[in-house]
Amino acid sequence: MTEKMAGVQAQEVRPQTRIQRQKSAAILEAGLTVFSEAGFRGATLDRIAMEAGLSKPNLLYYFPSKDAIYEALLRELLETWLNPLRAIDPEGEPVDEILGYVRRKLEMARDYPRESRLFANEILQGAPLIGPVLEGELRDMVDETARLIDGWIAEGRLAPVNARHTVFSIWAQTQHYADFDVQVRAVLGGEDFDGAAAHLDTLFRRLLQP
Amino acid sequence: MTEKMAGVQAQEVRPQTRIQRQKSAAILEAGLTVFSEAGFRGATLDRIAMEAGLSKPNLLYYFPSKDAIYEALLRELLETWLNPLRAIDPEGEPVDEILGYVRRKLEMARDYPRESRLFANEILQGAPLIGPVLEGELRDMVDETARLIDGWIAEGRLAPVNARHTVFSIWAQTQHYADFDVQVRAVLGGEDFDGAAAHLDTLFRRLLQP
DNA sequence: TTGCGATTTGACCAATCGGTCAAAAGAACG
DNA sequence: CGTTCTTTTGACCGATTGGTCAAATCGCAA
Repeated sequence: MTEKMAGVQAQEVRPQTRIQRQKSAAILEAGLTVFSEAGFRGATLDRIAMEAGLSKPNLLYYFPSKDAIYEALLRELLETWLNPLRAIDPEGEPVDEILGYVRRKLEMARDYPRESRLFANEILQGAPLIGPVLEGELRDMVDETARLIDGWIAEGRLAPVNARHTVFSIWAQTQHYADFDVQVRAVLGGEDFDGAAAHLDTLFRRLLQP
Repeated sequence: MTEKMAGVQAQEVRPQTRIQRQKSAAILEAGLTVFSEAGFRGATLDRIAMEAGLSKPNLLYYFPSKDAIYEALLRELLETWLNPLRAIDPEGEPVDEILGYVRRKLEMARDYPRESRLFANEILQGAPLIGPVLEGELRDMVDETARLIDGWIAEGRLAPVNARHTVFSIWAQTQHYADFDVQVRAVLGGEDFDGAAAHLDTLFRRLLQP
């Protein structure tokens, strides 16, 4: 009766042992690496297990299935991924606020490329898992940001732009440096994020400065 | 001795029959759909065959392997994919030339989203196949374009920008509308490419107008 | 019609993959 | 030390997948 109590699934009943926390974290870390490199279909439990230093059955002791690992990763990712947008201060200086957002987004692409690629993979496959989140929470956040930007434009503190497409411009260009890293490096030959920061600063300043 | 002569592989010996041309084209068309939707690993020969209206062994009569289909698609894609960059006229009006390139690129993302996603998938996986092309032909083309842009800047006909990163900006934003289509639609709720064209025109005009 | 190469197919195979299970090996604690 | 729960593992399974092959069928020219 209690034999199914073990493992991570029982997190609400038993408060997780030290080993459970360590191994679960190692699996998620390995899963992030493998999923972001190979995509969901391309990733194998064997490789994730090896990367985490476990046997496959041992891995499945902590997560009930491959999908469960993927889901846990995406859920965790969405949390941190959408945060920078919330950090835009409606009371701040419009251009600075948006340029700050651009800079934070670019830093995330530089520091967390695996997360960016995991997200890109999920969207490319049609967002089978996080589709609802996009149409719900994400859409609401963009709507709110768009209202903020439109307000700033009405006050003459920003040049007139399409607010929603401006958000897309920020996402597209910052994530590009993580997702298309190979191409960027092939063309540039190594250094990339330094030049990118300056360039995006210029680009969005010229776009938004009233 | 001649039994291996049949099939598409013998294109240089025998000039391809009508049926070979038709079936090969159908397979590539189906392969483009499936590979762009599911990625290389996610695509199955069975699904490609079904989509092309063939049996799996029949499909393998025209292409020797899954990799061969994928390679043929990527090779064909690169041809048309890099063409718009060549169409920039060094004798034209700088801002118009670049805005024209942006418009063509966006039209390609709208009219050939499968190609865009196929390319995105390949790059995301680390460009295992077209890596050499990126470091060779693509890099050369970008170098040349950068020289052209830098020349225009020196003549005062363009505002000073980082030429290479400007090219990335164009790629990132135009392809974003194809690759992240699901996300764009989720946020916007349907219409997207019309607003995108106007927005990108504004963005790059403000960036480049001296 | 016949003959021959081109095309198609069903049956089959080996490898891989996600997942199961029972039993062994470790901790933790009295 | 022994007990009890947790953790780990090797062996195994069914499904899927890329690919093979021999035989059947088709299409076309002499």
